Amino acid sequence: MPNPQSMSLYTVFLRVARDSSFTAAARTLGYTQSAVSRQIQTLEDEWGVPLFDRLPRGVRLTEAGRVLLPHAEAVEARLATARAEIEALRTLAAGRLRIGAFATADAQLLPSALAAFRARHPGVRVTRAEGLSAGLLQLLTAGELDLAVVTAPEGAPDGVELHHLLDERMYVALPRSHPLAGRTDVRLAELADEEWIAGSTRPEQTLMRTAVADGFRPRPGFVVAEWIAKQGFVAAGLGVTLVPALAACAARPDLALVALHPDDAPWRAVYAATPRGPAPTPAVAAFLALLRQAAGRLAS
Amino acid sequence: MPNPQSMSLYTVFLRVARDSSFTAAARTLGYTQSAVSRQIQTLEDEWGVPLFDRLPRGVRLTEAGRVLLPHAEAVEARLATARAEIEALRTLAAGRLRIGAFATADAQLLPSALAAFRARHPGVRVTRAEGLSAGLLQLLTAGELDLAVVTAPEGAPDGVELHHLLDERMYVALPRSHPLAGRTDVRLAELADEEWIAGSTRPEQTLMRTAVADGFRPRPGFVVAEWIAKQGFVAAGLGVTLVPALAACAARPDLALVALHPDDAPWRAVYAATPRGPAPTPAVAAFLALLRQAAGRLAS
DNA sequence: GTCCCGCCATGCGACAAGCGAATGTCTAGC
DNA sequence: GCTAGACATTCGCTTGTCGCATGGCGGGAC
Repeated sequence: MPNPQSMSLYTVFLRVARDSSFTAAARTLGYTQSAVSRQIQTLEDEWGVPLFDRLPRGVRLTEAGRVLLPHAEAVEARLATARAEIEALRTLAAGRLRIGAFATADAQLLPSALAAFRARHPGVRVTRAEGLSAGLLQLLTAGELDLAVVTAPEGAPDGVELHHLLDERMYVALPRSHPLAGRTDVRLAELADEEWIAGSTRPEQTLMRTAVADGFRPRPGFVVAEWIAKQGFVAAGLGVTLVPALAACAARPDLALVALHPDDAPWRAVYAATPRGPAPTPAVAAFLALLRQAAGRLAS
Repeated sequence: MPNPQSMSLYTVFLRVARDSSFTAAARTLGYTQSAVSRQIQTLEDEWGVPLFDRLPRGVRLTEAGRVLLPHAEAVEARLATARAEIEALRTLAAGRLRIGAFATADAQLLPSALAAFRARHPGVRVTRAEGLSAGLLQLLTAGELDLAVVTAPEGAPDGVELHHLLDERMYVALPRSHPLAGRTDVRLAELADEEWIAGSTRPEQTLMRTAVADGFRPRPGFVVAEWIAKQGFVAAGLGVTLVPALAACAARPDLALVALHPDDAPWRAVYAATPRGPAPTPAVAAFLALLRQAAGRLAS
């Protein structure tokens, strides 16, 4: 049963040209002879010239038909190519996937999923973007990303679909020598005297957001954006800082990570965001599944 | 008003892709928005994937759509090329014309028409075949000729259409010194004592055919096929021969041509033969018209 | 916050196109 | 002359396509 898409007038034309017969072409195409006769007639009406000479035994291309023939073949070939390429897209043998993630998701969650994805679908070109959640969502709605890993997007979840990946708890990074370094968890109040190393001068844009909203006023210390620098400052005893669970595995060994009590900084939700639409791309669906898997492994 | 032929699904697809809008595409194509919407849906069903993302302000190509786009453009371009070539065929800016003619038609009738044809339609490639009427008709029915100039085809006018061009009378070629050289016409009986130079040993295949059928028995002389040789023999006084009117203009000046009485050799009909079919090629039609013109000039 | 507007999807009825089955027409070959 | 094969045509039905109308959805203006 041939693909209905390929049953265009030109397919019929080519079949007839090759068979030099309406009847034979009809048989191989699964049509009746009358259908083929009229399809060719339709084609001839469209082109304004007869394409076949009707002979007592079959048909023969006219000169116009002979001129049309290579073009029809080219059209068929081109459509076949397109069909193969789109099929490749569907089966993830080719294509494009543009993902974005906030920084700490790049520590383990995203690379893990990405490695699995590239291993299974080496034909898909993957491009990456880094950024804060708000910016990534903007790129997503602008159609410049296919999927973004974001955190608690209170801002504007308009036109995007959120898929919950995991909830991560917060840790405090301390020097190994700190008195609290051996604790299983800690309250913010116990750290009121520490200098806090923040990623930004505005606490609303840092991990301290929820704590600040609850009334906690950290002693401001250095402002350090880079993760490696932050760790260095803490290790040197210049202050303490918050570390999300996703980044915990990337902490240098001379730091102690102590879990923060959930009442002080509740677990942070991490989502994969996709454009709102009836059908996510196969590539997006596959990557999302792998993200879920990776998130499951991290949560356990 | 666009050519209906070009209004395929792919044309609509391309227009929508360029306009990024169903509504705008519908306006320029002369459709309603709903028609475009469903045409795209049909295309998406055929390809099995969505081709456009529906946005609040228009649409945007999906990845599959972006893959399809260049192929659709190529298909359109190819069909446009085909359209141009077939149009060239119709307007005789290009094409092919295969003609054939019996020998004496090549003396003036056919070259005259051919010269006019090539002057008017230099883009048409013309090929020529020589032969006897019967063979030419065979080539014609075999589809290897488009037009043949033939004489009284009693044989088998099957599958060919005959267009009467002219009726030519017969002449007798005599040496200038011959007693009958000054006459305006002559009867065969007056030439009973002459040696007859024939083109073949079989009188049925020569110009003497009708005379032989009427009971005339010429004194057999040399058998000479080539026209230039025949003339030489007659000029040397070795005999007389029949000359059709079409070849009269090509007779060497030292010969005398005397018209044969119509009762002895009735005027010979010359036809243009074309394959029986509802529509002769434009090239054939044009050449036939020029043949008629040339025949008219010769008859007068 | 509410309204309005632009854009796409869809239900509906009318019309045309496309199909299969049967029949007609033409030709070649015996 | 008759038969067989091939294309054209007619008929009735199914299917598709269009325009018109309506509905849903989101963004921008007031």
